[in-house]
Amino acid sequence: MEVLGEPRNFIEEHIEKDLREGRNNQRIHTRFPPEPNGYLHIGHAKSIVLNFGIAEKYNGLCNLRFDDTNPVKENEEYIESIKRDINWLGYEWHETPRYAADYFEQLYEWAVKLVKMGKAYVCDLTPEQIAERRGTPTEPGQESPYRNRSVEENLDLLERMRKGEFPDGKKTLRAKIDMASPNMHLRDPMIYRIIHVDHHRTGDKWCIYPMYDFAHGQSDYLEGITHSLCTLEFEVHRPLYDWFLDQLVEGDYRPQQIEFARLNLTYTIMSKRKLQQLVEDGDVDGWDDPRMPTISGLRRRGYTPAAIRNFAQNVGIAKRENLIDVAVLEHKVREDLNIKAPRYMAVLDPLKVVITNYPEGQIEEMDIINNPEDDSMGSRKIPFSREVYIERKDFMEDPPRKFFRLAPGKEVRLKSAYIIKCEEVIKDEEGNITELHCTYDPETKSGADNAGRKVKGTLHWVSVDHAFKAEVRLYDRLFKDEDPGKNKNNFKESLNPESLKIIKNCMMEPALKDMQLENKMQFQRIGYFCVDHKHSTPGQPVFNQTVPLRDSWSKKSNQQKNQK
RNA sequence: UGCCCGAUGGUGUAAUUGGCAACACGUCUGAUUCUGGUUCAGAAGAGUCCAGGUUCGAACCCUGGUCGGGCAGCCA
Repeated sequence: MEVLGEPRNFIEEHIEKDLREGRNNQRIHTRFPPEPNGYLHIGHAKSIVLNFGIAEKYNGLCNLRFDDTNPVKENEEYIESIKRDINWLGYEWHETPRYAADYFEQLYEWAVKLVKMGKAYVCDLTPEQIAERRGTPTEPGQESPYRNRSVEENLDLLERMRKGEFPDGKKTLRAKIDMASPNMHLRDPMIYRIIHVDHHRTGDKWCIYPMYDFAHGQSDYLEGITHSLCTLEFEVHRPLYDWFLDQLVEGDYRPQQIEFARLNLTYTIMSKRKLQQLVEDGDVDGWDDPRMPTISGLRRRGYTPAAIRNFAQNVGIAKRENLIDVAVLEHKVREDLNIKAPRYMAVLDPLKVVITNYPEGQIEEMDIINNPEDDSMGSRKIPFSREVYIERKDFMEDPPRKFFRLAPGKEVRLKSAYIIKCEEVIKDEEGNITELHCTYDPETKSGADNAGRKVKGTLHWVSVDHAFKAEVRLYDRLFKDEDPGKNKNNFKESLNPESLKIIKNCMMEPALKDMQLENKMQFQRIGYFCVDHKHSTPGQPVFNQTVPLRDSWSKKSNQQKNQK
């Protein structure tokens, strides 16, 4: 997947330097360490592509490790979804998935070791007291009165913590570092806390659980990780990451933490907590709602793994905060789908056209190319008859300049069929256009050489007698604000009420009836779509719009409007 | 009034490590087109946060500012 070449970013440069210097015996071993407390999103995809991509590029390995040190938030459903999403993206982790929980025993032993070294102690302070004594970023903290308990007492207390003799929150194990450190994370950070909650892997075996800082670096160490890549907010944790390992392990091998900026995308949010809130409050149709920035949402929306991978590579890796235009993501799906997606005819807002000089009852099977970008995809037949539907907005009674579509007295080509001319506009009593009467030129059949006749516009259509009705869902951005995450408290205020548009009576060409779940296709002149795997039923597909085609006409006509 | 990061077209990322700022998206022209898609050709748009300094030469090195982000969960 990855092309070996020049380093693409500062992390690869760092790695190549390590390789040159022979660090860690020139092994490269990364890991992707999600906490199973939610579904993966496009930001995780950036990390996945980075970690697995580096392993591939440098002939290394990449582990999947669930960072499951907090049983109150984590569960099996998330684990399954995470594994599914990574595989779907096209990656396979080294050996079996790892779990921080697999290391609980070792971690505990290390905690004991720290106690014996006099570098950890059991603290009886309440959460409030600990917070009070932690100080602030500008003021040093105060030492805990329990800081100088004897090794023996600490050992005894720690063991009793493990045995479950104390209720939640009553005691903690803390590292003895420096309450006056300018780095808050070095002010006697917590190592273990008491949580009497069953763990999805270890059941009721434990009632004390290690904190992230005590678990992550050591887990990296145990797995032989060489480069532990994480996001910027962990930068200040790095001294602690290194401190634990320096106390606990011997030898030259050390994993090293390197931080990069997380991905931000316009008009969406990347916070798992907030995404979960949308799911729980019913603002969306689950974690895989096609408007969600989750991997499963994008998948249901019709995005391809390749598009997401290419996107992740395209945005690059750096340390500065960023906000990527969602147009980049959209460009990447179009790029991929343009090559892969067969084209079909679908009319979203039908207007009937009667071709008055076409023989009644006659049906022609027209040849239509499946994908002009790929000859190997061949062609198929599509029925043509006297009555067809066209898109309502492809007709205007009083068209502006440069309207290349149908209008009274004007001609257009029906894609893969004939050139027709609009002769008459039929309206109901209220003046609504109900149908168009046109004539066709039999000499202009598609494929046949037709005396060089050219018309400016080509429309998609579908035969009235052969069409079937289907539901199509159009999606717009989930939020109205470019950066809804900025609105700290009420991010929901900027939810876009028009992010989902369900269109019931779209007219589809017959071949579309056989589409399978997740099949992707282009609706000619409209956009890329896929078959929704949640709401489709056999013989009655529901189509999700992945992304519309670029549309320079609507852009131009909007500009004209604005100029008036 | 602490510590740690960061700052390059509208957005994002580069710049062979000190040699006259490049690529992608977006925008705008034009050509081609039986998709106003695709493709092709081209254009506009930054002088690199600011001020000093070192140097023949600085986006890159030094000094001092400014601005932005992170850090005070028994979350990760």
